Amino acid sequence: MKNDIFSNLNSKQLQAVMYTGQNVLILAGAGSGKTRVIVYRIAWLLSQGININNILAVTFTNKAAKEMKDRLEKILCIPINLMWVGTFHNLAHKLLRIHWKEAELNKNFQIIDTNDQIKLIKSICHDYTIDINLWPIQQFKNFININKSNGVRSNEFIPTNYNEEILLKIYKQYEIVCNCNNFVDFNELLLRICELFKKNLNIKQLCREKFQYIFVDEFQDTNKIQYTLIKELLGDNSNLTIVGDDDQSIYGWRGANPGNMLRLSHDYPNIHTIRLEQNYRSTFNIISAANTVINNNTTRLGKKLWTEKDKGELITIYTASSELDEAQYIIEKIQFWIKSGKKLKDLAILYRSNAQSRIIEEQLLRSEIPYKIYGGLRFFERAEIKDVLAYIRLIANNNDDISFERIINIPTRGIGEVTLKALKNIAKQNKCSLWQATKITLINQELSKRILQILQKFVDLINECINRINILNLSSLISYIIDITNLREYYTKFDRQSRIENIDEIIIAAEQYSLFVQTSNNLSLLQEFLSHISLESEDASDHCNNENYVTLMSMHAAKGLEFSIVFLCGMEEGLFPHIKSIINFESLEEERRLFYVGITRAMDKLYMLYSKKRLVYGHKNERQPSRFLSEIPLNLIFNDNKNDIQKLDHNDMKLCSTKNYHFYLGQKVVHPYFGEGIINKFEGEGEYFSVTVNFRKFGKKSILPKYLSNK
DNA sequence: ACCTGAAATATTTTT
DNA sequence: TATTTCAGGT
Repeated sequence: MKNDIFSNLNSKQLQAVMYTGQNVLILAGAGSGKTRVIVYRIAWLLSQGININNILAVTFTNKAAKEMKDRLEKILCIPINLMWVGTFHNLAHKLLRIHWKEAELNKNFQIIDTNDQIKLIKSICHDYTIDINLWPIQQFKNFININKSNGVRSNEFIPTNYNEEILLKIYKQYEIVCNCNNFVDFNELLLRICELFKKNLNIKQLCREKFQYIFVDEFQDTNKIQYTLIKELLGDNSNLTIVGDDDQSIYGWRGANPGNMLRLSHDYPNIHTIRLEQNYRSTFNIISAANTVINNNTTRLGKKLWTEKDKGELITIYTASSELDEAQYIIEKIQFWIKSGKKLKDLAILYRSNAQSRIIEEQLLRSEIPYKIYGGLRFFERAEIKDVLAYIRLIANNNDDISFERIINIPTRGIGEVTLKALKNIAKQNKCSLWQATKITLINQELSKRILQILQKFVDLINECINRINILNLSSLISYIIDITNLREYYTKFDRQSRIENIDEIIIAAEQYSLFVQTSNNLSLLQEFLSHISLESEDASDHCNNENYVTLMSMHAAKGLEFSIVFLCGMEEGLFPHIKSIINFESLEEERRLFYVGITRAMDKLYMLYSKKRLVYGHKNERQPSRFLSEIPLNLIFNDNKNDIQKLDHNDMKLCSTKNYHFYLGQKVVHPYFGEGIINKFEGEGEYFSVTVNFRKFGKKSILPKYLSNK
């Protein structure tokens, strides 16, 4: 570490970095060097002789954690993989893996994701004959999650009406089922560890001694249980550094409470507050827009960004005629900026909801602009991936009923509803898992010969896999499972090539994972791999082998990042602010904060787009511009109307028809082997006629039209 | 038990 | 529109 690394900090930042008191709260506006302060403060502590093992840094997203690690590594020039940097869930998980016994968990507990959770609740509702039409599953899920994130167990909740009685009944049963099956959901990770700290003072003391210096980034996003967790970790001699920005609190819907920042000053009166208000990221115009907009919120701690930068460009607002026009305008501008010397990496396209990415993606593909989409349909949430994982989970933990149910008939082996019901009954009678129920059935010979044979084969298959856990390495084991189960053939039936590719990607993911992680034995590696997948759903759908690409992501996902040029699209009433957030004032203010986050991602140039018409559930809708747009002062805006009138859908799409085929440029087509793609070019004539297609997974290929079908 | 096509349904953000 | 569930036929 160089001695002069601190010389490029401003006085406020320096104050925060070198603060010597016990606790410090850094109120840091967007672009004021938040992460930078954390990273430098850690570096400074190390330079003061603090041991790296005594530092804990908590973030909210995996991306933020990775970013912090990278930056630390860069300025410290030492490997920091031993340091505790990670998300809250990550921290809780690591601790629970160490102290599983004391936390009253089974050694190989499984983390379940939201989809599993919903499935579980669904099956419980089914058992209690609850009418799903009257009681949407979502309601139960929210009830359970909100309570857990408030630290409230089912036996602590006191219902005040019939509605709550029903909700509670399911919550209670959900807890029982999770315990029986060895399941731990996301909130459970945090709740468990808090409870562990409360009842086991030894472990708490151990952790307090280890984590003497605690950093929490994005503190405005903490919920009650996370707040409690931090509080539990703080001993008399602990040092706490909190960084946050109440104006960027955008996770209220999952229980985040920006009030925690105020509460902190109340709970720790000696905490010193430092405000970072100088923005280094954006031009004056962008900062002005952001300040004016956020000023319309009533609940704020109060903070005003300023910058020394020039006015810069005006904010361009473009009124599109359709979502296609919107996408094409973006393409046009991207091409313009590339010609003017910008890199694709300087550009980001941000939206309110992930569904908006589809049409933009198609146009990017068509224009051969490399891009990377973050979020959305996560790799490990895809059905075929979950099928494979279910096999792995069942092998690691025979009593995993969710996985059992998922794959007992995948590939179809003749086990239907009736047999499954019979197995469930036996499991109920014997208070055991479906796997054990199957074995009991086989001993008692209770079902028809044919079914028994199928079940025997299934049990043998799983046992074969179990036997190989210690013989094969992780990726070979997974590959073995895929082979022995015939999953590849099964998915071929759905003529979706992408599914098979995805399956093969798990093998690669496992291979890479085992390179990085060392464990005592194969089973624990397997379990760690499964946990890793649940907690860090990295996007493997990387359509781009290029280092340089345009970034597409939701505004939520973009928090903490910055780009030279930013496109905010779909700035329409109902979409942003989202229709579900308009109803009440708190959620509307949260939408405005999200809008503020979106604006402040841009360093140099900001585009905002909305469309006068948009396809909503298959119907063309007239749209109104977002109310937030009108909150931006007019003198900061340039209205780009040049294409407004003459531009029509498909305006520049050349058609190409022969007597057998009918294609247009930009058309979405499917190839039996290469999967989905976009028509890029036509070549030749008559029998030599061919079509160049840019495939999502395989890039550009020249294809005979007879192999292409419409999506 | 499985397949098929029709009908219903749901559309936010993430660990 | 895209996905999931449902009902009825094989």
